[in-house]
Amino acid sequence: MNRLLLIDGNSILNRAFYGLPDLTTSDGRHTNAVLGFLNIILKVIDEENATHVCVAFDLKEPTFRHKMFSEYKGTRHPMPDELREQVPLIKDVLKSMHIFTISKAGYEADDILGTLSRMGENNGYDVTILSGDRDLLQLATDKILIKIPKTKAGKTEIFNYYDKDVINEYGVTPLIFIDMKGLMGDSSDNIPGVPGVGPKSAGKLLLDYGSMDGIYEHIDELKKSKMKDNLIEFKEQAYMSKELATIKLDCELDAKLEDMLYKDAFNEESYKMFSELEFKSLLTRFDESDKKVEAFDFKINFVSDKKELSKLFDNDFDSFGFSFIENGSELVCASFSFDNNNAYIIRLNGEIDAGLINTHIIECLKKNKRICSLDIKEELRFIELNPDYDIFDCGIGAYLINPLKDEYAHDDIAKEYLGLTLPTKKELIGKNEINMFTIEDDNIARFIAYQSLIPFMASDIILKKLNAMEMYRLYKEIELPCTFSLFEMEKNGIKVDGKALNEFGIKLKENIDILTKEIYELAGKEFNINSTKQLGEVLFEDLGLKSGKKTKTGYSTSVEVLEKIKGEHDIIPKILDYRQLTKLNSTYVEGLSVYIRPDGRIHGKFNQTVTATGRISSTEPNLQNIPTRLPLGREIRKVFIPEDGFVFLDADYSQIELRVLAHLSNDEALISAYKKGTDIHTITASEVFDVPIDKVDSLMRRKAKAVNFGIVYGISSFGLGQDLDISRKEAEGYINKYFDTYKNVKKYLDDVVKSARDKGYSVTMFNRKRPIPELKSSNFMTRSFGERCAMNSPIQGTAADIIKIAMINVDRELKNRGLKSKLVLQVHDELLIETKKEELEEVKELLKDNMMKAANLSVPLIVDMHDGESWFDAK
DNA sequence: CCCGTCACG
DNA sequence: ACGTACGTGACGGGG
Repeated sequence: MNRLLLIDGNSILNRAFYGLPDLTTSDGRHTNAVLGFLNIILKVIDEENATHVCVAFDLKEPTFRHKMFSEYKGTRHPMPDELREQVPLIKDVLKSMHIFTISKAGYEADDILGTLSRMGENNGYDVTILSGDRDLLQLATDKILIKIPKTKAGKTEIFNYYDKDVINEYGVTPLIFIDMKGLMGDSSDNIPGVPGVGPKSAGKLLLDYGSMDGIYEHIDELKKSKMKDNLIEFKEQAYMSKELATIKLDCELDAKLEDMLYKDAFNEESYKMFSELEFKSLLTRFDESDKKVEAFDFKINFVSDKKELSKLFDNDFDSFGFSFIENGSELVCASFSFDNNNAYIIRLNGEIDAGLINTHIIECLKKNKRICSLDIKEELRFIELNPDYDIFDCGIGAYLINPLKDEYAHDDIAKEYLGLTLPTKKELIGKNEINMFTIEDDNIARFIAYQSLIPFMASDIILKKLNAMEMYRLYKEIELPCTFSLFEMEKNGIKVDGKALNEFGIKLKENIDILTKEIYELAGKEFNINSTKQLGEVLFEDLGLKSGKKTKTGYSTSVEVLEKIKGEHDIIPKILDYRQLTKLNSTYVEGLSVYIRPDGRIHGKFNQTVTATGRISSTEPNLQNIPTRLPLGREIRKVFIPEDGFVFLDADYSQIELRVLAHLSNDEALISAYKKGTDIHTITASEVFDVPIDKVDSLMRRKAKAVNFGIVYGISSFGLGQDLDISRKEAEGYINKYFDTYKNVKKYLDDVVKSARDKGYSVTMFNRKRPIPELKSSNFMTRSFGERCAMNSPIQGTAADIIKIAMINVDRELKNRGLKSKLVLQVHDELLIETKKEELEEVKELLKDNMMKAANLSVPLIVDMHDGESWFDAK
């Protein structure tokens, strides 16, 4: 059975473009519409099990409709450049997939589809038409299926229409659609209708008289009205519009259905295409045989005795690739590469252990050879190194060059810096296990080999680029030592009082139970309070409360919305309490307890290659978002405790970002404000509201504080207005007053945006860069986002650089002095040290000192410091 | 797997 | 008209 799928190319491409967020290849080509297009059509091809596929495109040339009616538009809104450049691209992609495409001068894609649909039907094919345009519904019959994708809340759902479905939804047959459009017109195509006839009256007329012809046959029966007069006066126009709206079924096409055979879409050519466009998700659809692109040859050598191992290091080399391979936390083998043609997999057995491997490595490093790894922090678990050796971490190097990537695994690095498309870890390993017995399996051995071969091959290229971008110093002096400090914190972990955590959980659960019952009582029924959908229905339908308009998939039930109707119903404050308690219980009690290891400590991960700005991120669990703002949540910090004989010492920077701004902008007013040491928000309030310092009240200060935050975020009057719940106009007034006071801040922000636009990236004080492709977007929203990034990134990024420096120096100092105190946490502007009681005074001094002089700014860097018997007490 | 919500700086 | 503050991560719900 032949099943023909006809696709409205331009309309699907449009849908995909507007439905998906911006996406670019590393070299800046926009690809979101193409990827979205492919995802939609592949889904439908699978769904329909299509045997034949054809994509029709419009041409720029005028069509018969333009000849009929000179003002006919037919094309949608002017195409943004980001979309325009994707039109030829999708055609190339489809060609590589051997998918038939067609255009015909004088006709629109619709007409081609209409004609082909009849051709298919006449030849006994099942026909399906895929389009984003509802005008196509007129083609639906009991045999011809129209599929319309709808992107709702970022997800694409596809709706199916046979003629009966059209009737179900619209109450009229597909053909009447055309009459409808004739009567109503269509502003997007510039098709004129009958004045005064909208969807309501058109629907009614057609219901009464069946068709446009029917209406005019019975035109005399209509009650005298302006509409009747218009119908008569614009009769000719109505018929013309109907004709314009009618999709042709008889275009002269020389296409043959056989040419549309869907076959071999996933081939070597399309594999190459998808690789170049970085469509990773699609690459999984290919067979191994298609992937022979740019394969590079190398030999995998297994080493299992000491002599052989030793011999590897006899050769002459400057650098080597290396990786330990583990399973869980168990070491399985090691991978070495010394040239592009060989990888060595070292078995760990009675003869060779980690110690022996480490001896060889250290010996190399002492001879000034460079070790290249994809992720040095992982290697540190099995070998003790220090940042003075020549260590190159390709992941971090690639992150510094472009911090916006999701991953820096072997395949990502190979693609970006070696132009090689390699199978991913998932593709090679899948659900298999790496152990002593499987390391010789083809794919597993390949994976292991890549872990040293790729860093070996890529490190020179990455280093060269790092140097060209003037970031080697940043790498060597900040990032590399930072890795060691992060590793330290991961290894140290933080002690947690599991019993106290559990008891806190029990207390929470008791209160949650009480609240649950009270909420059910007030709602008059039981429902899942955690479900925003159900909660929305209860609040805004059952109880008839005023819904805050914010929605995408339903009613918003966020704090903002609930706070506004707090007084309207007793259930609201209970829900707010319930939310607070369940959050604490699920994320912080249940969530944290599973991470407590047998040593009584939580060893979270600190990630160095995640954020766009240079900050560290924390996962498994996230130890950087432990509650502090609300008193109840803050209680959680009581379970984070130091080891016996130790205390916690916590230090955080006071307003580091605003101080960085003062320095970077060199604004005299802001600098002198900080030099005077008076409260910055009060000073700002005094200036913005034109009152003496001692007349600033708490509301003014709160507003000024919000303005200061806003400046750091890349101010917008909308955002500030939102935050303070004031009008945009009023917010704008504050901003203007702010810039009046701090003139150089204004100039600085303008300058960084301009510079980022010229260079394509923003820069921190220590030369960390962040690409901002959004600045070139033609979309207002996207571009504005880029501008805010350009303002915020240097500030947030410089602050991140500074605390990294502080952390490195503190860590180094603790070690140099042989102290027992150790770093346990970094929370963006805060360091937490588990301090040996006898060392407290000494550590206090070195901590504060190193934090204050981490950077030499034109304003002082103030550090607040506390010690205590728990994290709660040390804040 | 995505969304809404909410925790942090 | 558009419809947002910057940077993160984890959880529960729901398709």
